[in-house]
Amino acid sequence: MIDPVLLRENPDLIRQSQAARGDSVELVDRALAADSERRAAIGEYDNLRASQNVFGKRVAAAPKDEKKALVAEAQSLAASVKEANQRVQDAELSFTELAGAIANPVLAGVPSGGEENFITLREVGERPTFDFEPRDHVEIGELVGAFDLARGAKVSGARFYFLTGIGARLELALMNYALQKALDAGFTPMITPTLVRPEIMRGTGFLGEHADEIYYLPADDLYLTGTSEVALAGFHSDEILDLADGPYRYAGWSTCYRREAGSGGKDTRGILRVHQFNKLEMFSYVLPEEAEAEHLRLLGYQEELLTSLGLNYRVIDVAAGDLGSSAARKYDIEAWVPTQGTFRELTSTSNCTTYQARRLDARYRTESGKTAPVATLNGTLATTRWIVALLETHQQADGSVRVPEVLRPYLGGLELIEPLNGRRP
RNA sequence: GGAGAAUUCGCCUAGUGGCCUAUGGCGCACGCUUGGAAAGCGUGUUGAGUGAAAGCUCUCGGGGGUUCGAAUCCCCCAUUCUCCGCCA
Repeated sequence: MIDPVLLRENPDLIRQSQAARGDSVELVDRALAADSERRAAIGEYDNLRASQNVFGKRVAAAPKDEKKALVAEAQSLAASVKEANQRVQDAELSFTELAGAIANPVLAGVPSGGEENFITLREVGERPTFDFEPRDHVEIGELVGAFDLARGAKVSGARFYFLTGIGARLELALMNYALQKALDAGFTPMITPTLVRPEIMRGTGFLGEHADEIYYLPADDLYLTGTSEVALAGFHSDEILDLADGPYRYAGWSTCYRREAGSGGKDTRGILRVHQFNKLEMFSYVLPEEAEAEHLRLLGYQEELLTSLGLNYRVIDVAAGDLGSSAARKYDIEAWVPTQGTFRELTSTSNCTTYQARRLDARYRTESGKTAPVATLNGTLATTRWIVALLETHQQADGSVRVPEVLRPYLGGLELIEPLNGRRP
């Protein structure tokens, strides 16, 4: 939810943001109109209700023989209070609908336009070169027995897979390595629920345009989360947080579920785009004025991890039209995938400013003693997909894969992942 | 799955249709007192909407209903606890 005061006082800022995103600008004017209707309705209701309260006291104090007449009079007042209340509710609803459809105003400097209009901030590391024809991650995975795609499809359908043997170990190593980094940086580790109530899913902003990306269990009225961001954002919903001792920083470990409804036919090979994967996600609750610094901090942790794993990547400032509705700015880190000759997203970090917190009602106390929404930020710290870049980047001519040094302690000192040559995984 | 009990301000608690515009205590904050502290005394202490402000309105787990009037009566839902059943 956008800040209604900002909407009232600086609608142009929101119009510009809507235009940069390619969203409706006219929506801003409809929301403004709904806001003034809403306030007028509240004023009327408050006045009527005040006279009803006064009247109630007269009835209570009146002698018995006058009571009957007064009650009769009060009945018509009660009816108009009820009507006015209905008008308030209708007006609130239409305002919430219109204002709720307006996305978070993008921050200054975010590039306008769609997916292809991103700005590359930097490229880090060397692109791997090979004196042999590199294999793609699926071939390597088969050679070393890291995953079983055919049986994944047999058991669960397209875009499902088993991580097997070294693949399972590699994922756990990656996740544990990232978790250690998170602990060193002062994050509180969390293992989060992956089924959440509708109001939490709605509060995080995932039930808007991308609702068809989400698995829903009608028998229980619960949603399967596509990231632990959802549960971590809900964690402090309806609370007043004490941020005096610094931000709340969580690292949430969870399985993630995505329907990939709009991506039919895209990335069908391998484990790049799947319905289920694991992810360690950073989530911060900070003071609004600290949000941009926190965003760079999260991005910094992501870069440290990818650099230490020896991956070549670029950092992009995602264009306005490609941001989710909650994000005011988003940086993606994309790793070079040699056999695709292109960069693929490995991490994403979003600054949701106060937009998400306002929906979820996560507040802090300002110096004046008032409450105000906090800012929330999130970012990937490790995920199954990284295996793709690791296998392809560190592969060797014989099909073996060098293990980055930082991961070795999490794999019992293993330095080289070798082809099975017919052995079982 | 079945039965019962509960949910009031940070915590505990009073409350059985109008004097609830919600009691009292603890804690917390500020002040008085003191050489300083403790104790004591006093004041304040849910959150939100609206308004330029004074103020007004809403808020007793959430939603709906009955009533001129609901913390209080009725219905639905959520959560917690206890017991029974089933299962790991």
